[in-house]
Amino acid sequence: MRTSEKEIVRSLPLFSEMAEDHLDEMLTGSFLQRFPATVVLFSESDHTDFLHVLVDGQVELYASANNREGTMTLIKPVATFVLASALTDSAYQLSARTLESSQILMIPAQNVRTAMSNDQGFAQKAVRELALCYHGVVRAYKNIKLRTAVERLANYIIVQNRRQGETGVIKLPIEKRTLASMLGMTPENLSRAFATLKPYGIRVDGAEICIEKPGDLETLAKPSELIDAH
Amino acid sequence: MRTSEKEIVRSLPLFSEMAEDHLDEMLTGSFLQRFPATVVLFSESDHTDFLHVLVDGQVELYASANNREGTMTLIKPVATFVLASALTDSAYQLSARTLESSQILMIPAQNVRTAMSNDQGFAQKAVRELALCYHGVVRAYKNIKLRTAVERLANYIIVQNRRQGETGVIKLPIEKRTLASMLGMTPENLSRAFATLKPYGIRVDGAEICIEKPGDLETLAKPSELIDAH
DNA sequence: CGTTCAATTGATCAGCGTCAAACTAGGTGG
DNA sequence: CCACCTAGTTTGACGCTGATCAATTGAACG
Repeated sequence: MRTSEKEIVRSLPLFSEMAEDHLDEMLTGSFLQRFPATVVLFSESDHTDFLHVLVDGQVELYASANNREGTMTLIKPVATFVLASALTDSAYQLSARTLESSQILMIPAQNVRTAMSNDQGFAQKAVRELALCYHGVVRAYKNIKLRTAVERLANYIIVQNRRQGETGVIKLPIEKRTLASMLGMTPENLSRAFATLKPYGIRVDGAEICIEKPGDLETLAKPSELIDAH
Repeated sequence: MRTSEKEIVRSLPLFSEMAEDHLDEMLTGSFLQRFPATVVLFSESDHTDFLHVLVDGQVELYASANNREGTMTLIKPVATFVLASALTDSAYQLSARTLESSQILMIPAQNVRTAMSNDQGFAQKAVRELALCYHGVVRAYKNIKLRTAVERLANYIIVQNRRQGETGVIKLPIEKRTLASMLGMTPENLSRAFATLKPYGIRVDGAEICIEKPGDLETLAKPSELIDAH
């Protein structure tokens, strides 16, 4: 465990209030590892051995059942994932794979649970983190239950535009087939959804999306503070 | 705040480790109230003023967007709800209404947050509670994203059968239209889903469901430890 | 015994998935 | 530098799932 790795962890709100010695203790046995793209990190039914911290790259959390598969969420650096599973000492519940070459800090789940029961500041932050994660899934659940595929895409575009500086031109940060899976549709249907949005001023050129009539797009999308990420 | 109410709260794992004086403090300003059926307790965009404890009756958490509405989960006594919202001092995120006459203990959210920062035992239990809630929504999200309507119904029947003593006959604990909404379909489609399950040994008589070929049902449902509640 | 609302049934339609084929872009080797 | 390969994307045709609309049946309650 080198200093730089400790600094990465310390920069996260989740660990910001943890006592120095508890942090050191938790990080013993942790290791920073680089994975190539498309590597499966763990499967949903595996027992949770590590809390993961994505330091660099991109990770997809997905789930499988029957013969179907769906993206549940995407992790961008720097962020932790599978905290809830690490704390409850259960299965991961979701599978994970790298979408690109990624650097991941792996912290033994047992260490995290020990820190949790010993460190008051950490427990407080964990409560906050878990509450936010919970609301995140609730939003995703509402999104898929209350909106059509085209509406989900329209709202995705609006959120990306806000995140990328409200310029009216966005660059998709992921492949379209991954986006399709995250929005709960097939790649073919995503193509058609983009076509459906053409009359609403959406122009597509590869990974670049141009929003020519923001007002019309919003009218269709009906964005909601209680569904879409801020 | 009478003793009986305190005993109810104390019986919940979430509050089991809280120090006596912190518990008393938290319960000042709390009140037990009875609501008739079909009453809206709060709306998703409302600011969270109270942590709710359902003591008796049944409550539906639902969400609305555009002109659609969907049941997100059902609360059965004795259980808390909207803990995450109370702790983050944000909007409820979900709306709530009583499905039947219900008794609810309402604890000021500010008191809960105070207790959280003062009481180590409570913080530990809150972490656990939130992690379990999180996995609960993840399951629901996987359920709707990876299964068809008929599969969701089949798995619902299997879970209910297990909960009601594996007798092969279950009694639906809610109206069919509520069940339909929870399973993410229309009441009409639920009727047809039951009809689809007839060849798999499902007989319906009002709220009573008979499972005549458990094996066939399971083959269709493909139940998963990682989606269906235990 | 009539009112009311849930549940069912039928007909139709929209949304989305599946399958197949064509097209495109990025990378590789000749 | 170009031909070629591969994988992602797009387009078209078709079919299934589930929603909508309308009408009927059934059950609970005053």
